[in-house]
Amino acid sequence: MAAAPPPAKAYHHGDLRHAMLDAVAEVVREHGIDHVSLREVARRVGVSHSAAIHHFGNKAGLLTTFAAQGYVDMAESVLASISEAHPDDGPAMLEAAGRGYVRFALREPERFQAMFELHHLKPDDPVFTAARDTAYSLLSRAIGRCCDEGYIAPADAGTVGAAAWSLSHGLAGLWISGRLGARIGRDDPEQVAEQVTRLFVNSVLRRTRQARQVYE
Amino acid sequence: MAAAPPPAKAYHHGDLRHAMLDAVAEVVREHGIDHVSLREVARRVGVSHSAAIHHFGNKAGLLTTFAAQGYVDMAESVLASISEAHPDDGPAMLEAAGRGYVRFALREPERFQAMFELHHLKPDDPVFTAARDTAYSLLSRAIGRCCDEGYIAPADAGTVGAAAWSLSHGLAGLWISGRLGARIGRDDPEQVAEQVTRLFVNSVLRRTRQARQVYE
DNA sequence: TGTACATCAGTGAACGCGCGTTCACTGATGTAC
DNA sequence: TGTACATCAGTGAACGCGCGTTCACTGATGTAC
Repeated sequence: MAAAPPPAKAYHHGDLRHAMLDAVAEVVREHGIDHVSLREVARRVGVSHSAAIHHFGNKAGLLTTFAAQGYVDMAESVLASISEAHPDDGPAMLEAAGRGYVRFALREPERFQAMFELHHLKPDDPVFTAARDTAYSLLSRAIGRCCDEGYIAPADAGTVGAAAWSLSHGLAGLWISGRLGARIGRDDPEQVAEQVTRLFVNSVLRRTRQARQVYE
Repeated sequence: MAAAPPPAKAYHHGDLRHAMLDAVAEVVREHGIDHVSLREVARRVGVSHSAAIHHFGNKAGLLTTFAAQGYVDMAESVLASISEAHPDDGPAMLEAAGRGYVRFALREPERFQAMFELHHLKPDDPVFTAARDTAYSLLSRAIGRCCDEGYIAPADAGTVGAAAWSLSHGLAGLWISGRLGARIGRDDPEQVAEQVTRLFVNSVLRRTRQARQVYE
């Protein structure tokens, strides 16, 4: 049942659904989301375009499924990054989450962008929203732990969370669009991400802790 | 010569170029950049689509001009924001720049996104790159001043600059995509931007200054 | 003041293209008896 | 072990659409003399 090539020229492909999603990723990687079409995807898999409609209903269905898969993968990347770090330290978790987020975005830049372009998606698709929620919950958990450990005053949790997410999201987006690397003369995005993330976590969390100690 | 409606049904429009760029903005605002077409733009201005080609060469020319104008407007917004704040204080400049950046993005969200989608642009168009450079120079100047005033150790300038830009860019992008507001239960993006920006500037700059004082 | 001419602004028909969706269909598979 | 039948997977032709680009064109404007 793996996404292996089909057994010769069987009428039934075996796992056309997965094969098509892989083809979407391929098109997106090569030419951007705008060039994804039911016909192009079917062509790559070697199947009639009606087959794509049979599996996904219509184009929006195909893209929504693709985006949902992206969130699952993103959550995986973030989780892996957190696991590698010390998992019992709030700030370390937050830092690791940021690294995992950016790492995912850099690994599959076009997919990352596609996930945030709602034009062509069905935004209420339950699989899609569930995948999104899972990814977000990881950030929440890290922020929550920082609060528990006294690094963030509860009143600041929203602001810090928004800032942390924005920082990683913006870094990823800018790097992908080619803007940032050229400007700052760097070509090692992972390390830039690490430096930026550490700067943020060290500065913001430490300071907030000081503030909290002062106020209590 | 203003972008006013043409004098009745004259054969010569008067300022077709500007009228078309306005129409692009309109389409982008209503339906996203993907729906911009030479024909749709011409239709809105009430002119044949060949006229658009006459003025911009081809579709990429039209979109590139549109994006360049976006950078000019963005620089204006950032500059205005800086002027309102105390212009002689590095951290205040940086904070104001962030606010201006986000404010522009929120005022014209679709245009903002279009500016960072290179698919359909001519990336080496001189007007385009010049407009981009101007916008970027404002961030550089703010960072430079912070260095001069001792808020940022020169070695950290790159990291802090990348972080500041990422923060504003990410906040804008997330808010536009509708992700952030719903998550943190806010609907006042300007104030969120202000809080996030202030948190960043206060935390990062103050801390770096301390570090610098320790090391010197 | 008039005339000739170059230049600029905009027209409209034609082209070929790839697209999403629909529809009636056929081939393969599994299950009930 | 065989047969009937429902269901699932995929086909292929047809549709109407909007698109970007090309081309030869006409109408308006300005400038030189």
